[in-house]
Amino acid sequence: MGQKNNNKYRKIIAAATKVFAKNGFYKAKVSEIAKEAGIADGTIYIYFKHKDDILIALFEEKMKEVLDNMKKQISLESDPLKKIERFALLHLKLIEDNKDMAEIIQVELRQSSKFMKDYHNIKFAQYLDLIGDIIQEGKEKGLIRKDIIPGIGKRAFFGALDEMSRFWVLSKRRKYNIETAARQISSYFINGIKR
Amino acid sequence: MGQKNNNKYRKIIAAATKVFAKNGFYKAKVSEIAKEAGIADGTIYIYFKHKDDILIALFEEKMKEVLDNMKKQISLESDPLKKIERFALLHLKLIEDNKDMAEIIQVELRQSSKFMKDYHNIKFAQYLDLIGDIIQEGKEKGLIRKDIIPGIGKRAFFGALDEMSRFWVLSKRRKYNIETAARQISSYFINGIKR
DNA sequence: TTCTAACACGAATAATCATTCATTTTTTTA
DNA sequence: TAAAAAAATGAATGATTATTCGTGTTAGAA
Repeated sequence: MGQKNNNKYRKIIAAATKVFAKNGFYKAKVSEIAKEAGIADGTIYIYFKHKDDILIALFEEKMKEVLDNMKKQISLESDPLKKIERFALLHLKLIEDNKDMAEIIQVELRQSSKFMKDYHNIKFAQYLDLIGDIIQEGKEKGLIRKDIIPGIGKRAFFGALDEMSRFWVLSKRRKYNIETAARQISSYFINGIKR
Repeated sequence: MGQKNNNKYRKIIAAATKVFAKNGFYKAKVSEIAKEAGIADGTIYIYFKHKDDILIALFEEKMKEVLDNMKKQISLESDPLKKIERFALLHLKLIEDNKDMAEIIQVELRQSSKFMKDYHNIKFAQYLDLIGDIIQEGKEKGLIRKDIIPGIGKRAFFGALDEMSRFWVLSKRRKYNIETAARQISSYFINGIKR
């Protein structure tokens, strides 16, 4: 019961992803998730204690996937400045390919610290740290200015990408293509911080 | 009835700002707003049709204020690159000085297009456009690279600032001071886009 | 001062949903 | 195959709260 590799557990997560994305966490009905998953309402409570838990589990699952993928891709590149460019492209691609997930992370992640007082999204912090580490590495290799503060740099860069995806997630039509946006944003940042 | 300059109307907005900031829109009880405003529950419905309307009105009010203020401050500077720096500082100062408002804009603004299907936050778009216009001006004056796309640039810069404020709003202790963050972020951006 | 209409009140309403649990179905064990 | 355990069901519960509305209050007009 409640195994993560359980078939129904996965089904619920998948259904919740769809349903939360449609109208947000609060408007999502547990019964709708159940229906989408093709199971009874009560069954959800065999796998999750509360509605909140579904959202938390969903974050953990998706973020783990994203994080692993990004780590792997980044490690294929040795030049820190190139890593930054690749990060941007991959991040935006990810959004493109997982619209439902992106929508939830965009909208609900923001609230997480509000409606789940104690839940700290460690995975998200680790994601940010990927950027921080690249900046640190770049400084050590003399490619990035010494006065750049990684803790600020990582947030600025992530924020830039994130605002772009927010725009995409919330608007119907895609105005700029992924590659253009990734290239622009990483060029601002790379030119801005390099020695 | 329902005048915007009405005493009670303002009281409700002020109270709602506090209450929404505490636990988010959905967890906020109308009765709590009433209590905070020192009026009866029903009185709120003399001034607002629905709970949603309070949030919308709140956005409009605050954004108008912010927008006017920012416009004025920006116009005092003539150099576009300096304008960008000033924008950053002012934006972060604003967050600092209006924590409740910042918290709502950070968290609830994100949801607006979800729970209020038809509400489009024009004021926010105008705020973004302030940055877009500065970039455009900079290009025309030959200070900013011709290949910079204002529509991407404005979002990247805003996003960078916004992620920084999110960090502040959601965490207890302020790790970096306003001026440092503003200087860092605007320097990344200015160096990144200048000719 | 008396009347009236706008304003305000707050208890009662009514609808919404997360969650429970008695029952049934399926799977595992012996 | 029979008994026991686990999983699943979904109707019923119970708690929550936005909103209403019958009644009271106030401030200005006449």
